[in-house]
Amino acid sequence: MEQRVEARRSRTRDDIIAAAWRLAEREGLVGLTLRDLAAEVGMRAPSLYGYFDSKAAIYDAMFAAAYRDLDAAIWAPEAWATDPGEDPHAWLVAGAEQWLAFCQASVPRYQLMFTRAVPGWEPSPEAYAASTDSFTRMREALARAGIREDRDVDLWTALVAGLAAQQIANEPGGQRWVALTDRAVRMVLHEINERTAP
Amino acid sequence: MEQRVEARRSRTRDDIIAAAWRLAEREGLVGLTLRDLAAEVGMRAPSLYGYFDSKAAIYDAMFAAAYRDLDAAIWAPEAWATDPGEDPHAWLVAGAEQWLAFCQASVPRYQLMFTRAVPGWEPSPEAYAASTDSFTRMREALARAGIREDRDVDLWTALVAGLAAQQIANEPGGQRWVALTDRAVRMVLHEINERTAP
DNA sequence: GTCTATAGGGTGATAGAC
DNA sequence: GTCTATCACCCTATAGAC
Repeated sequence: MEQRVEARRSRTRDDIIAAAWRLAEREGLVGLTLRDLAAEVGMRAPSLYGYFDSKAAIYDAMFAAAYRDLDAAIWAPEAWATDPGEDPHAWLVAGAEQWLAFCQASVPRYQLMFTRAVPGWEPSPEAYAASTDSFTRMREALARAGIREDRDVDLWTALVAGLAAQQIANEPGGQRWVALTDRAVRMVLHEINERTAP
Repeated sequence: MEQRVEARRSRTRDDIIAAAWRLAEREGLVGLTLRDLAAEVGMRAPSLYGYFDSKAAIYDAMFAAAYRDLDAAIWAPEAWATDPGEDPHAWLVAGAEQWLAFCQASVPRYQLMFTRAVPGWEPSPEAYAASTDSFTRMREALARAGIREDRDVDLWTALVAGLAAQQIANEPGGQRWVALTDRAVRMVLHEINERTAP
């Protein structure tokens, strides 16, 4: 019996987080209010406290859900038919494009995951662990493509994060910076190989 | 007589904007409130409306002041003794480091200038013009160092913006990404020259 | 579990006296 | 020009009835 209750409760929590993301898409990440959120799921604001301790806990759950979505989008099996060691360039371009598309698909989500856009909130240690896990998986994949050293990884993340930041800040929804992905990958791989080889 | 009045008014406006930046540094960019701001300059909130039409107008003035400060910091004559065409690498490294130092010196300022961190606000056309002017000056300098084509400039801005974004988001105040500047410049110049030369 | 009512704050902006 | 007083909202969170 208790399992059924817990399962139902968990489903309601998921509904609330899904509704929170719908609202954030419409009203902006910081435009999210508990009244609006409750209305979106057919409740009144105080009822949300039966599912989450605070608004910060809701942002935490949104954050964790976003990283689960990222992992699902990035590691979709059909995208990774190729072997990273065989053609690192093609493999890295595909990965970067997938990551950039994920960022562009939702600006509020990008803001919550990768910038400090919510005043007074930062992920709790538990929520932060979800992002660390995701990053670890990415590092392993980069290593298979030849990007292994800390400094090389930092250079890679700076470049891809820069493409996303410029694209979103200056031409949201466009392709001006995203279109540079192929060239950026070639550039980074050349730099890393030149430094490693001789 | 009217000139004196206007000059005094202009000085008070400058005082208010300077106070706004002090407050933003302490309370965060979106933590800025008109009550606090008025108190910081020894007024009550309604008196601010004698100098600015709205809170958005205050953000506009802060934005424009920040770009004036950027220009002053970047084009300080002592930093540009060298000729950009003679040693583009050294010249670009110096410029990027100066820009990164400016970003790191104030996170709220970085947020206002380069991200969309203030919900519901974006620079007015007049304020935006200040950023366009600054960008034009930067483009001219980049051209002298060999970065001329739109796509080359975009690649450059993405890389430097990415270093700043990663540094500020993941290790504010540190040097982990900033330390990659020299390498990043070498990498970009190689890519651009290879594409232009053969 | 969900509700109403409300505590206890906050906000930008305006009216009108001095 | 600056003030007090206030409008007209907004918010998160809790108490306690049902």
